[in-house]
Amino acid sequence: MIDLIFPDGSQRQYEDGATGRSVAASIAKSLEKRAVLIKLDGELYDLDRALPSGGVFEILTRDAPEALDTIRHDASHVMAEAVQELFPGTQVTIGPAIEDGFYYDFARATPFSLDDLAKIEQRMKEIVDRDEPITREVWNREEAIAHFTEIGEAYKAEIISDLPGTDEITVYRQGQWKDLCRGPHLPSTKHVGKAFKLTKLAGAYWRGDHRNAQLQRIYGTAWASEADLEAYLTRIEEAEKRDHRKIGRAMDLFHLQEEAKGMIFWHPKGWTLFRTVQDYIRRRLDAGGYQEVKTPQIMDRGLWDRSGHWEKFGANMFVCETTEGEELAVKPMNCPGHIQIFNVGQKSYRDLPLRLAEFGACHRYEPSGALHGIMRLRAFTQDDAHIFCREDQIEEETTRFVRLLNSVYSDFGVHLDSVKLALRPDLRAGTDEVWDIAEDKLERAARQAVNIGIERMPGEGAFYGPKLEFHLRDAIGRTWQCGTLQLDFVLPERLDAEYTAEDGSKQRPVVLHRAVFGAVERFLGILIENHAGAFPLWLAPTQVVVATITSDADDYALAVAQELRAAGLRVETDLRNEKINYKIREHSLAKAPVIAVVGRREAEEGKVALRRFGSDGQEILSLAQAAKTLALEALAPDVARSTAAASASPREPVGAREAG
RNA sequence: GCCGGAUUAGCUCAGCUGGUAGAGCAGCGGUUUUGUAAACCGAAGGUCACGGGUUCGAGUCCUGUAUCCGGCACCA
Repeated sequence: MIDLIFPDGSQRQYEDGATGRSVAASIAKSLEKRAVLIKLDGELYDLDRALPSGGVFEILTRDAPEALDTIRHDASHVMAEAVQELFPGTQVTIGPAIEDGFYYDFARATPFSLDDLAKIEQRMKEIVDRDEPITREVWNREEAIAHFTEIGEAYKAEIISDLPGTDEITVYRQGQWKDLCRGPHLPSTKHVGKAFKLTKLAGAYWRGDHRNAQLQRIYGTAWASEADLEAYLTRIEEAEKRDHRKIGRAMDLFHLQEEAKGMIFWHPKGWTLFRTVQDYIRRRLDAGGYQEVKTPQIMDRGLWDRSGHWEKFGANMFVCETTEGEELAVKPMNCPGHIQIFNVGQKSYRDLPLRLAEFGACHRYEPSGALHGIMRLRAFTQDDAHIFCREDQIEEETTRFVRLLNSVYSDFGVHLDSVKLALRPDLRAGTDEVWDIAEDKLERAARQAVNIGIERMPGEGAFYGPKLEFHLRDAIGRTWQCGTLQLDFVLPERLDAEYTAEDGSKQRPVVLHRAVFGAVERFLGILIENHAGAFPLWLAPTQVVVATITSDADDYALAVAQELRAAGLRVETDLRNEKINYKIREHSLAKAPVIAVVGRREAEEGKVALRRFGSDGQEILSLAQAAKTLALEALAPDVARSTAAASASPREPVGAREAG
């Protein structure tokens, strides 16, 4: 007998061999009809599978949130069945549920075309209508390998061979079709429903390795209801309007062109935004004990040889030869330059931690397919810094950095999507012993400072050390690594950095490579998408537009603009011979934070009528009052904090909270 | 780099099965002096990404190249 505890707390006993279906039937016939899965002690099981034990038990219907992943997983199987019916000879490989949908990777000599998707979708709907029962079978390993090999499913046979010997080999039958799969699945294909849509085609390498065969991946989205599907499609459509490439053009921030692939032409407004962000982080670094430096853009190959970059990274570097036969490389990163500065003169343990910062213009020859708007470029600016410290300072420096990063992100109104810890890669410098220490220190420090879970990523680290990655999300949900902190025991060794310890001995410092934005450009891309171009006042390239109602007010408008500029605001005037409605509409669409309307009345009374973005009211203020109010509102958050702290209680030290 | 798609006016897009290009907005010229999300009129604007081919004839079909977009790989 097994004991089941139901969601209402009640408990009942069932015979051994009871299934989710039989339990559901014992409660109500209608429940049995609607049941698609069961949850036992947090695990999902097929409805018709004998319950392995008692426990906390729940019957799931199709609309249960937990069922959604299974609907998506089943949709991928239905798609695979449809593909194999329509395109005989196509091999199946894997097809999981993913965020918002699913995919399946197929092996096939000729790639699919977009036209095929409609046919496949049609056939999927027929398979749903056929209501094919989905049943689970446990197979013998050797027989399974032999079977899949015989029917020409080499990939499936390979997957089975690689499964740990302790794993059961389960095959799910779906009508005439079958697939090796761990499950669980819905009882039959009708439960998948028709709220799905095939969305895109892509090549994908078998097991994610570019040395392997390229498979044909078909992506789809699937939902519990038609309404959810519609909502999703609308959401995506809306998100695409926030694309930084669209907004960048519409707001005249920047452009890219063929002659400089992966490099940005910043227009005046975009560059203003860039500078505002740069000025902000510069203040934070100054306050945080960093010293800014500037190192050469192009350096001799010899240095890159010694640093190891020529060997490990050479293929991605822009190089040039001089007429005198020197071989030079444009810097892909700033670290070797900073170590040169560290190496000049003698350093003492008293100098540590030494934090050298640089807005480093880096160039990397990225593969053409990797370029993406201003998120992935060949020329970009890192808000880079290298912290030279002792091993026993690593944890504190890491904690300080993460606090700074959290504070900066919150000032910009962006939210961390995830924090990852990239661990030792196969190709690496340094002994295992050194890596053990490095990984351990980083993880411990990060755990202290980060309030979300840290994802461990084996094999993803840099060749010289483990790496903490701070990821942010763009408009359509892709995540981008922005902030990073990387431990490096290797480069100081290779470039011979040392300091004199207390006992007079020469010691190697540890280097922490760190960046809050990662690349300023990428961070701006995220910022544009997160705000949909409607920047807060302190960031907006144009903060105030002074718009006239009639030409009578032109002179006054110019005076207003001048006064606001004198108060430190970025101001434009609109004296065009257009109706005020037209001007309001245009500047609202351009997301100007403040429109200052002036007509004859304002000119006579020395006032301005302020209209804020997102509101249709107006606020009539004297010009002096408006300048004062807006200037105060336009302060960067860090400046606003120190201003407030200075004028508040003297007991609270200035900037104490954000000094980290 | 790999797979799939796209590329037509400054921008957003139309152009059916081949018959030498069309709209809206913007820009320009004029009229209008306007009170909080689009005043009116007019003229202009294109080597249909680029190169080759098929055809009497190519924006449309074939082919090569480039860039961009969606993925994959890469991101030290």
